[in-house]
Parts: sequence; structure tokens; C-alpha cells
Amino acid sequence: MKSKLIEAIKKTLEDLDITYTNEIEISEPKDKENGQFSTNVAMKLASLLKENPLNIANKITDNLSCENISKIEVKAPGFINFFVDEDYLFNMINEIIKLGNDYGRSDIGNGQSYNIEFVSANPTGILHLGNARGGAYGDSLARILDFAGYDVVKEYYINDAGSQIDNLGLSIQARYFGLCGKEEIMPENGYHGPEILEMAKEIYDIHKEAWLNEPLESFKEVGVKKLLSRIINDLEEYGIKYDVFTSEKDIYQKYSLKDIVDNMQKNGYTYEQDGAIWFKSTSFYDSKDHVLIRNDGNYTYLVPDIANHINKYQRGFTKMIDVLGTDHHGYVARLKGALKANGYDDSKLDVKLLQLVRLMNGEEIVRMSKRTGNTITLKDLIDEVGVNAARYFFTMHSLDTQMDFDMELAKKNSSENPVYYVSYAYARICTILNSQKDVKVTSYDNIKDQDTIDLLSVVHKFPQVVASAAQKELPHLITNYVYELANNFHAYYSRHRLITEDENKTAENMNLIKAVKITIKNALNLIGVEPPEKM
RNA sequence: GCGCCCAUAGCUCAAUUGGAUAGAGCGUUAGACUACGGAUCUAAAGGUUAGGGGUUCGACUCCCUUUGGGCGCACCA
Repeated sequence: MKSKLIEAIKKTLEDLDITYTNEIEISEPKDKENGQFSTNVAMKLASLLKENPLNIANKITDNLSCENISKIEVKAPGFINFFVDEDYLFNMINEIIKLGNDYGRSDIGNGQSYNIEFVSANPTGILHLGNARGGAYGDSLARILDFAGYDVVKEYYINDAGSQIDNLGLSIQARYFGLCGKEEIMPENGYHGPEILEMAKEIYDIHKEAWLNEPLESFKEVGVKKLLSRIINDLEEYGIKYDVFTSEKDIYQKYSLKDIVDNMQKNGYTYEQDGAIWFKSTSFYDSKDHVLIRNDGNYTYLVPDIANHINKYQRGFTKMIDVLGTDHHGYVARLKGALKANGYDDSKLDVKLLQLVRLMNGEEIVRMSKRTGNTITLKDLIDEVGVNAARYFFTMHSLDTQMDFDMELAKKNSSENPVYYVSYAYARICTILNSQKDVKVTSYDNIKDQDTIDLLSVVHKFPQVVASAAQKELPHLITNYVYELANNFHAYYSRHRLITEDENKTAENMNLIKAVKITIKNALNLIGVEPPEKM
């Protein structure tokens, strides 16, 4: 619908000999008084043509025609508003029922491909609330992009090498020594979470004291393997499945990290100082240079991650997204600069920074630290509030709000949580539909009133909402939308009796709410929420 | 000290390449069921968009500045 409008406007502008090179914007007015679609093109043209926007709008409108639009209106200061034809709206009902799970799907992606790397938590602990937020964002975005016709690869980068993993191994080993009655020497930056002790116990149960002389490598291996499988399990329970897992350890084997550093050197972006090789990242966006190869000969985290990203470039994605916590924002300039230094177009990589989640218990701020093991994990969250509420809640807000997650409130499972409001609408529809026979309807003459048109307008804009959520990379637009739809349905329900004496009218109503049901379900699916048929 | 991010109703948040009267929920107040699920609905009150300046047809949105918060500033990842 939207693209047809744009085509029609373009054609009209051509007919009028008006050149307008910018993209024509079609928006959906907040106020239904202003129609279902609107464009500001006349106002944009006003400054170019030095003419009154209202005159331009009128000129365009007089020459504009578009199918399935019943009324085109010009409103001050120069908006052109479009009202969708009623018959078209009612015909949508059958169309939506026919499409079912595919209603809202589009091909605006047009072959473009996305790589989305998200969560990517180190296997040194269990997923926490920040990961829960990043996970909800990344996965929902992937679902939305896929629905909008993009090719999407969901990727997890496993940091299974480096000194943090050494710390992990040492921490488990220390706990194990403790269990054997030996002295327990925790490394300075050791991990103190309960899962570390659990793993040490498992090792002790199997091997007893036989691992006292076991090399550190074995402890590392057990730790990474166990924690990674826990992470993957938790994510699956949370509704997230990855397409690709990339291991840092593998990268060390598969790629020549030396070649990367050499290449950067060749391009003039490195220097040696204090026995280390430095990256001149200040040549790009950074305020400080960074070490690539330490004076002990080991690579820093950055180098294998450059390889990781170069690999993505070579796989040919149109766009790459990394979802990181805001505490890593200092890293962005370094990574982007390094990619540029290797000759890659860093604008293809977009790093989404999510503001950290502040955990509240009522009025009280709960301090968390992975190191001391004082955390609320993703698993805890799922167990307490359920996957639906957790995912809905995180996807409600845009990434750049420093959101509070109030555990006390989340535990309430009350109507204060909007996911119940939406679920209730869905369950209500299911119950009503189950009580009635399935009847095919070809015309909707008995329910053609303004209320129904308003409800249908909301249903009708779903594909537009998906498209705009995809293009803007903003999953919360879907969440806001599904709430609006549920709200419209509840209001409609309270004003209209759906099961009536009149069989035809009842059948029409049933098809109407079936379309609403499909829309709610498809929308919720995009954010990983499965609405219940009964509550 | 330097850098990035944030500040919208009492509270939690929308408003996203600058658009129409800044919107929802919770809370507060007043109402609505002998019928399909009241986990609902209908209203009301609640705002100098942190303060100040600027840019223009138009600013919550962009620029400058002040204040207040968060996070970074490792040869950790």
C-alpha cells in the first residue's frame, strides 16, 4: 500500500514537472482524523520551490489518484492525508485469514543480508540481565528482518581463549583443590559464582583426587564446555537459536593473526613501543592507541575479533550488527578503526549499545557483580516471570533507555505487566472463536460501522509497522503496536456484542476477530512471545 | 581531567532520517456487568520535554552551553 502511494506521488510529481530527489516519506498519522497515511512532501518542496506548501499540496492532490484510496485531503500546514477505502479494508479480513502466519510478511529486504552478533557472553559465568536485554533485542530484530524479507544470520562469538578463560580454569582448579582438602588459591580476578563450585564438585565426584596434577588446560576445557552449554540451553529456553557459533579459539587456528597485524603495519597503522606492537587507532576515531601484540608475544582480544569481523565481510553481508553493553562502548572506535585500517568499509558495521539494566527490588537498587557471584541470572528471571513476560518487557523499551527492572513488580504477575493485557485479548478471542462454527463470509455489510473501520485500520497497518521496525532496526515498535491493537480490540469488544441472534452478523464478527487474532499472534511471534489460548 | 550515553506526567516508558493538539500503562479521582472471559471498558486530573541560548515554515528530536545521572579511559575481555 505504502509503496503504491509513493509510486503514485512520484508519477504525479513527474507529470507536474517537479523534481524532488529525496525519498518520499509516507507516515501513519497518530490521529485517525488525519487518515491512515500521510505525506509531508509538499512541505519539503516548499523551501525548494519557494512556494506556499498548501498550494503545492493542492496541486499535487488535484493530479493524484491511487487505487484503494477513497479520499485524499490537504491539511495545514501542508500535509496530504490519505484515507483507505472501506471496502478495501473489509476485504482485508479474508485476505488476512488466507495469509495466516504469513500476514505481515514482506519482501522489502529484497535480498539484502544481515549478520547480527548478540549476547556473545564469555563462557566464564551464567547469563545475566544485560544479556537478557541484548538477547531479546538481537533475536527480535532477527525475526523482524527475516519477516520483512531480509536474509539474516544470528551469530554468537565465543570468547573461549585468552586470560579470562585462564582465570576461569584457575578458579575451578582452586575450588577443586579446596574440595580435596588442599589450600584454595583463588586468582586475583577469579570467578566466585556458585556455578564454579558446582563444576569443581562435578570434577571431584568423577575423578576424586586424581586431578590434583591435571594441567590447567583440562579445567579450562571443562569450564568452557559446561558453561557454554548452560548458556546455550538458557538461550534456547528464552526462545533464541543461533545459526552460527564462532569460536575465538578456532580463529587462532584458522586465521593468521600475524597477517592481519602485518597488513595493518603495511598500511602504516602500527608501531612498536615497550616491546609491544601498538595500533595507531587515534588515526581514526579513538582518543588513545591500543596494543595488538603484548610484550609477552600474545595477541590482545582485539586481533582475533578483527579476524572474526573480516570473516563476516568476506561472507558478504550487506550489513553487520553487533549488540554490546554500553560498558563496552570504548571498544567500538577501536574495532571500527581496525577494520578501516585493514581496508574494510566500517560503515557496514553498526554497533548497537544497550544501556545497562538496573535491577530494582521495589525501591531498592540491587547491586550486581559477576565476579562476586551476586547476580540475578537469565535463568532466574525466566523461572520467576516466564519467557513471555521477560521478552515482552525487554522489547518494550528502546535500547537507549537506562531501564529499571523491578523484580518485585515482575514477580507479581499482575495486570500491571502489559504482556497480560495483550495475552488476555488473545485468549479472549480464542475462547469466543472456539464457541462458534467456522463460517466463510464474503461480505461484511452487517458490521460496516466506524468502530469496525477503526479497528481494521489498526489491523491493516501491521505490515507497515513490520517494515518500519525492520528498516529502523527497532523491535519495540512491534511491541508498542501489539499493545495498541489489543487496546483497540478490548475497547471494540466492550462496545459490540460479537455473538448475536443474527447468524450472518455473528459470522462476520468471527472473521473479523480471527483477523485480529492472526495479527496479534504474528506480531507477538516477532518478539518471541507465544500467547496462550487460555489463561 | 578527557570521551561516549542519558534526562519527557507522581512512577515506568512511547513519540527514530525535524512534522499536525508530546502519547500509553501504573498510581489518583469519578463511573460501567441479570449477555460472548471485569485479567475488561468509559472518563477526569496530571507537562515550561532538566535550565538557558541558537538553527527554520515547523524542535522532545539538530547545534552551543549549564546542571544532574550512567558508563568508559588496561600489554582484561
